[in-house]
Amino acid sequence: MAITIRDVAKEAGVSVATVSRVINDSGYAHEDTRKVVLEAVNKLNYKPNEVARSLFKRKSKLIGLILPDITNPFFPALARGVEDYLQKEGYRVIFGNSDEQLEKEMDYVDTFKQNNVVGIIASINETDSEMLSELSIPLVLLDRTIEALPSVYADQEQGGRLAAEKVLERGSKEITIVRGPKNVKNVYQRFEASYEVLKEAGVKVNILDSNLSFNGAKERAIELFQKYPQTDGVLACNDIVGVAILNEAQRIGKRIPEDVQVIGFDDISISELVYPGLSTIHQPAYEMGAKAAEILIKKINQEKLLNIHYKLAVSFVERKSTRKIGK
Amino acid sequence: MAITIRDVAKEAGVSVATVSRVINDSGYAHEDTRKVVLEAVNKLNYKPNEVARSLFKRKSKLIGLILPDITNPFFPALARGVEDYLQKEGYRVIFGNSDEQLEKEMDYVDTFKQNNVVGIIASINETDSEMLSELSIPLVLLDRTIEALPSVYADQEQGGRLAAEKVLERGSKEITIVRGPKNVKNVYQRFEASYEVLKEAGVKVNILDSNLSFNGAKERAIELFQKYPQTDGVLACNDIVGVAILNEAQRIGKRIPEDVQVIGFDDISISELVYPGLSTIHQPAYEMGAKAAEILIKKINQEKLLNIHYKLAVSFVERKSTRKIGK
DNA sequence: GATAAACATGTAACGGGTTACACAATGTTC
DNA sequence: GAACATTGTGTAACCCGTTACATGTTTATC
Repeated sequence: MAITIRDVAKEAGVSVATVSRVINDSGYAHEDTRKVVLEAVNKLNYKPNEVARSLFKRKSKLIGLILPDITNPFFPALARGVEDYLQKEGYRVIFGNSDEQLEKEMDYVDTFKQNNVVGIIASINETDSEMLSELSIPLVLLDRTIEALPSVYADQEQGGRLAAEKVLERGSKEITIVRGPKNVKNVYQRFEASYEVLKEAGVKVNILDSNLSFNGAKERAIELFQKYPQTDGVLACNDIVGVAILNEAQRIGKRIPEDVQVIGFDDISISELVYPGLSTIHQPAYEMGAKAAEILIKKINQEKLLNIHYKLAVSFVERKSTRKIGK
Repeated sequence: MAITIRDVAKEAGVSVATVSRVINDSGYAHEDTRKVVLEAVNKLNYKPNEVARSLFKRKSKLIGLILPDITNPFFPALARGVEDYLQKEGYRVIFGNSDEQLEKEMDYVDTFKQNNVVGIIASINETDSEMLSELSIPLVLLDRTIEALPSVYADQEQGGRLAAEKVLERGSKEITIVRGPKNVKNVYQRFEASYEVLKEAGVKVNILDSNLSFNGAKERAIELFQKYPQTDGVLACNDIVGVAILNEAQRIGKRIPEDVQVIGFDDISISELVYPGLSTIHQPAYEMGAKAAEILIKKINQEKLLNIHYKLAVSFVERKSTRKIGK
């Protein structure tokens, strides 16, 4: 059916070995022969079967990517960073959503391996990582980190601290932290860092638990102002719940930022567009994805890495949900 | 390195053919033999090499997915719908962003084929589809449609009409339509349908061009109210620009929905959470993705399809950016 | 108990590339 | 021009499954 290397060989009047050498630029090939072969390749529009290649070489041009949930706006940016970089390098990505579930993660890893992927990029939790440490193929952690594996992530502590410092500086006196799930370690770190700074400042702080998705964000926001009506500053575990809080606060007649300031986390694209613009902690998601892809490729190519862990800086993005400083 | 079928055969004391028959449940195998083989499989934790399978059978368990830009919040929902369905069916997805560029689309299609994918799901434009019609593997169009190929999409005309009717019903007199790029046909259809309804109603209508991404949405929103300050109703090409308009309107002191009503398109998750809640045309994105996956699998399994084209209904989601009817 | 049908299992070819190795032709060196 | 290195090309084995086919063993049938 499809054109094979044998068809090309016949067309060019040479052996398959010669064709292979020409298209891979390996070994010797006479200039004239090369030309004839290339012509045959073009004429037949020959594209080598990657599966056959992969079988023999025991490595493909495929890379596995596991993210918790592509539907959560933070992850597409990561994914795009990964994909753009890999695409440029000639790799393709097999993608799976894990919902933070160990079982799904492992299932993907298994099938990735069965498909001869040469590397894996994954956002998985610390507790789930044991079986991965002894994986036979390179893996880099994205948006998460553990000692044993290379990783690319953003500085959660700095982010948590930054958020706390900024509300404080801008005069909030009773601050509610909306804390993400404990099993998502990086999110929990944000909380801890914020909490510490706030406690140290001696300000009143409330804690509310929430998850990270759209689901239930609205309810959490409602609960927040019912439970802690005196709240004049909110540190949200991510921008989704930040936006939900912005909404609820305005709905019940609170002025933003005069009555209550809100700081999100992530800096997803929409945060700039909502009203009022959501001040937030920027995580360089696209760059993180691209960086993870870059170091994965380096590992695949056996290049020595200076660092195993890449902790990228976060920054405070000041928009309209926080007061101007000094006011 | 990895365990092969030969290792299992040796461990079980049978031939590779027998092992293959057992694990694939094809042909005969004695109950006792079956048990011994299965034990060996478990003991060695054998996972068949999908690449070798794929090479021989000329079909893999891989499916290609091409979307314009995963970073645009409408697409992750589609992707998730696709992925969830395929994952359940034992398929994995190779994913690529095309940015609506024919060249990238074709490049992905080529490499997908090189990897023996058994089917492709793609959001590609009409003009780009010619070479796809004569593809040797099943392809289903998602969020787009052309006569020649199976497709799953939402009723754009209905959506466009609905949006127009709803602003009209709610009393807007000068309506600005923010129109998406002409080359994205479905988005253009929304515009046309809205435009027709509005014209027929004899209301004043302005047209503003925009793209569909976060990029420049803010600037378009500013431009809108500068160019057409009398606007008291906006039909946005999607929710992103809808949200941007909400923001700008409030920023310059217009009341929503009293002074200006805004209707988006897509119903991305965040639209429920912004303030005020964005009224919009709901596209069943997740279901579209899942449906596309479903019919692709049917085509792969050579099942007869009753329909080639699946046009899913859209609906108006009333939130806070439009007036209560009768007011 | 002979004969056919059903069952059980192994051998080897195959899919489409890559590459070790053998062999031939050419080029280089003294 | 002999000896050796370099270049050019083909043959066949290999990657790891699947399956056609051959062969042998049971079971069923009359």
